[in-house]
Amino acid sequence: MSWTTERVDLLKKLWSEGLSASQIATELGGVTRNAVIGKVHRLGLSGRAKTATAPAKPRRTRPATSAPARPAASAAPRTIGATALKAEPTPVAAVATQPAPVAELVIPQEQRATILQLNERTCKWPIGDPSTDDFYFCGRNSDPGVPYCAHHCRIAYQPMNDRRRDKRARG
DNA sequence: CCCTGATTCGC
DNA sequence: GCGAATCAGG
Repeated sequence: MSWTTERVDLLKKLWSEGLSASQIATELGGVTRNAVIGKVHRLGLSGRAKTATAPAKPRRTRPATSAPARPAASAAPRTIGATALKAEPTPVAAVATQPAPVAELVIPQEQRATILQLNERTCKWPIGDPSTDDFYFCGRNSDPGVPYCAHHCRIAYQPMNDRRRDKRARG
């Protein structure tokens, strides 16, 4: 996959919107977060808002040539789809309930996380309206067997926790 | 462990 | 220019 002007534009947009490199990578598809970060630097648009980590301190030089950089296998594309499809038959449970109106990631039509890309340890939080094309899943990491990532677990179980607390408080 | 961005350097 | 490997940190 190459950096077409369209993809670069999208990269710039999402980066300026504050999405993380990995999020941008999954939305673009066909690239890793490293690729995204590398591109961001080459475009000279790193350091949005404030320097997330260190203000660029001189790092130790890498062992350089001694790094074998693994033969051909290292070049293998690592898309979330490829791995997910090989995984088990996707136990999806969360779709039936009314999806909460959560607007966070806006995944372009061509690279949404579909139901087929979910596995035992991906977040199955539905985003958007299932009856439209604007529908996809969070797809981030979750604990094995847990339907949602940490973030969406908090959202998913917040109402229930609140109710329990209320009940306890009342009587 | 999960994640984040930053950097180096072989390709 | 590209991006994997690595680093440094949360």
